[in-house]
Amino acid sequence: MAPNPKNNRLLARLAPDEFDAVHPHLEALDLPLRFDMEKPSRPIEHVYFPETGMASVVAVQPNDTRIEVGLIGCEGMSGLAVLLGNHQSPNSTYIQVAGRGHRMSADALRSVTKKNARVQTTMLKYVQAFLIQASHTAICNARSHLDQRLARWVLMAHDRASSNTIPLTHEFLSLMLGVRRAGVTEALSALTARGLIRSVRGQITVLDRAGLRTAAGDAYGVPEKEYRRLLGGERTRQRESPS
Amino acid sequence: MAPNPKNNRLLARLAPDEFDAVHPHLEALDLPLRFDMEKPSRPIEHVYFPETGMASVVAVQPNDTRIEVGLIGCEGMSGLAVLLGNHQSPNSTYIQVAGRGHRMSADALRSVTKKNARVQTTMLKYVQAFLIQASHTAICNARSHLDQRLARWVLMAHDRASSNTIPLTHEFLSLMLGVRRAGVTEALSALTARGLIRSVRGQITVLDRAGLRTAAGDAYGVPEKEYRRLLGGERTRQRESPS
DNA sequence: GAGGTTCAGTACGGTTCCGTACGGAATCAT
DNA sequence: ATGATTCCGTACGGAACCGTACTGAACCTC
Repeated sequence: MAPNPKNNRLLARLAPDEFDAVHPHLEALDLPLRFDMEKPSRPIEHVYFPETGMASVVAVQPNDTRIEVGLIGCEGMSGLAVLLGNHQSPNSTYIQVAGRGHRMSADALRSVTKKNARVQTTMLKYVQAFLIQASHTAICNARSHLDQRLARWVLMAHDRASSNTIPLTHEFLSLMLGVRRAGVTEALSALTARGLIRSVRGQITVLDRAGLRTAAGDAYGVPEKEYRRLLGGERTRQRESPS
Repeated sequence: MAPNPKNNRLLARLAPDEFDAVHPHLEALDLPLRFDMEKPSRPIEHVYFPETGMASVVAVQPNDTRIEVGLIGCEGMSGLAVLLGNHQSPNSTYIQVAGRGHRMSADALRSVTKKNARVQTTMLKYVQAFLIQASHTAICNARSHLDQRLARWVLMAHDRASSNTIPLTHEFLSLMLGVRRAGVTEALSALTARGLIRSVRGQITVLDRAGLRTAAGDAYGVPEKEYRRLLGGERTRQRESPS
């Protein structure tokens, strides 16, 4: 499949004239693993619109403790701080699952949103969706058990993935969730035992999405519903069988 | 002290002409305990600018599990969803410490920000600050122990309080932090034993703020620093963002 | 295909916090 | 005052998860 900005759902949602205002500034590029979209408290040079793959937004404490607060894939964009009139953020944003996408310089985004309020409106709605995502990360971290949080994360990744199999190590997941690597292994084994996923070295395959939703319970769903309400009726992809 | 919108730091930060655009729409009012500023997934009728007291922004799961993701006092405002082009949010916002403030209808805010981009710019910076606050709530919930989280919360409340004594029950705190009420009692006792606070029925008094900061460790500080960077200091018009 | 490296499974004692619950103190309503 | 209510201190067994660490399996490099 050739690169196409409209594979990003946020860009696809722009009206034709809005898209035309944005399009000239877009540059297609690969998004390799661990690529830094934003470094904490450094000027943001570009904002990114993934087509495939996904990026984590990670909160960082001074002592270098880290945790994921949000996940960005083809449904969103990085660089929210730019939309909010700033040049940087204390959060870190980088690629967790390699893919492809488009980028745009922060300056270009500023000038486009300044001239075209509707572009800004659409993107600010995504900010709202992202804020809810972060809010529910907070509630899950406080109140959900590891297996629920893990099920939530797999579902969120699955929503943004192009296949049922997602390349991920337990180590990565443990950093995202802020738990022990060994804890992830145990929780994944439990999900595997229930037939919901298959897990081999460096890869997780979703076998039973409905079962995962049950496993996640109320940890999953609210941000996703809010995204649909704000940015369109596309249903979350559902695939019948594993690859 | 008479009601004065400029006791709200966000309003105080507006330039004279911006303030004049906002001022006619402001209505002074008391903010009693448990007053609902926003009900989850209901139209937002007003946005609120506290002068004293504070409000919690609370994420809610379908099963009614709740947790605080942000705290709003004289430094901020409620109704961020309106700024982001929406009419509602799945989060709940209500008064935790009674006080006073001003409000403005959501429609008036929409029309003012539409006409006056600089008002919007200032308020969007607060959105950024709030997003960082929510992000760090997420990281604390995952990685900090109860006493650190509690120390953080007391510091955040102290930042927004008009006195060293804050009216709060352990029950309220346990809901905010998503832990047992008894756990709050124990953690507060520990802070008391260290001489950092005094705690009597329904009230917490800060005795040693520096000690609290030490107790909170890296759980406290990043959002506050970001707020200062974005909106802090004196009301000198420093030019920021876009060209 | 030998050797190094990354990754996953497992184990075990230790800590934090939960669920629950009891009782007493402070406050409120009548 | 008196009783009802709210709030706080404390207790105890148990669950979830941590820190640490050892081992083998999968993969990569040359």
